[in-house]
Amino acid sequence: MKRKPSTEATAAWIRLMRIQSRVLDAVEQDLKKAGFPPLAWYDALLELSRAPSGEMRPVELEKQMLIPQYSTSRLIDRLVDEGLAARRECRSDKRGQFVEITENGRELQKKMWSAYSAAIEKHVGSKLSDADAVRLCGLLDRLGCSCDQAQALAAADGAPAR
Amino acid sequence: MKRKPSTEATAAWIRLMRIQSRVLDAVEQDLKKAGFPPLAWYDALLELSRAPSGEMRPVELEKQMLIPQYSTSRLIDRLVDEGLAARRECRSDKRGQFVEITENGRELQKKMWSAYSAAIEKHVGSKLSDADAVRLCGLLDRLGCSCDQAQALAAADGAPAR
DNA sequence: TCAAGATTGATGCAGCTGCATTTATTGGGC
DNA sequence: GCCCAATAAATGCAGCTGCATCAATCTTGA
Repeated sequence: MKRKPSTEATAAWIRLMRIQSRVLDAVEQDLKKAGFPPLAWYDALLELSRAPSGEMRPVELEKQMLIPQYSTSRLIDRLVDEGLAARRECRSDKRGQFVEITENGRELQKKMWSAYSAAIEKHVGSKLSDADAVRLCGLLDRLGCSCDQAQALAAADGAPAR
Repeated sequence: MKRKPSTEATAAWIRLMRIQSRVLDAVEQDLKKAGFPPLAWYDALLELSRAPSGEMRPVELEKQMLIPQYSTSRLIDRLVDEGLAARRECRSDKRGQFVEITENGRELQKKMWSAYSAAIEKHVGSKLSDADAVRLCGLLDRLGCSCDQAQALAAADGAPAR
């Protein structure tokens, strides 16, 4: 009936789950200890800061970040509440709106990157040679098939786009 | 001041986050579609079913599953509510208690394993050769350093213990 | 023996997630 | 022009998480 996974596959699954959560936890903790908001905020601020004039439609943000619509909506709420972004109406489509990053938002993004990049180095970079990191990427990619432009994103300063 | 991670390390970080969440999502969705409760329930039931007489202290469960105390406490609540486990008092230590898996709990665990293992095979096993799975494990292990007995657990039928 | 500290487990509160639904607007076909 | 499906965004509700705290019990050491 049901095909069973090999013990190797099962072990890989377990590790993927465990290690990811440990590493994510470690990074989030570092950011939190430094007094920063959650990673999701960073990702959103980064996307916004990269957009042509620092603004984009919620729908786009949603696609970039790969999170559901309602999640985007509320994330924007929080950013706006904290003065990191602002909503602007969209004249061409009255259903829609634009979200624009504020100066505070840009500053926070930069500050967070400094802590964030340090955390990535500490919890990932320092434990893996570049060659091994590439190998790991290759293996992981086969599971998700296409992590799109992750490499390209990583190249730009200010990087993930988790 | 801050050391920056290589682009390779950053790419690995991004993939680790993205792929894990995709794969986890896919597996959880499969289980949900089959009408099963969340994976955490399975993990708890598996631990309980493996315990000597099908019972253990919440503290132990907590250590095995690597989740916080309050999380364990509430997970047990839910299992008890659904008749999958029962609380029993601990005579030797009146602060504590024992949690015992019920017959229903054992049954559910077995049924879930059939769907769960199929999902692992579908989303992990089928995409990676055993040799590659081993390589992936090796690389991941370097990040978390010691996923303890994952291999051993995977060997036993009924496996993860995410 | 008994007070101080450690351990076991529960719980109130806030925040985040997912799901389903709602509201407003747009665009296409007839 | 008008109706209907599709799209953009918000929101009410339930469940889960983390944090902090609480209550009960146990242990230890003076």
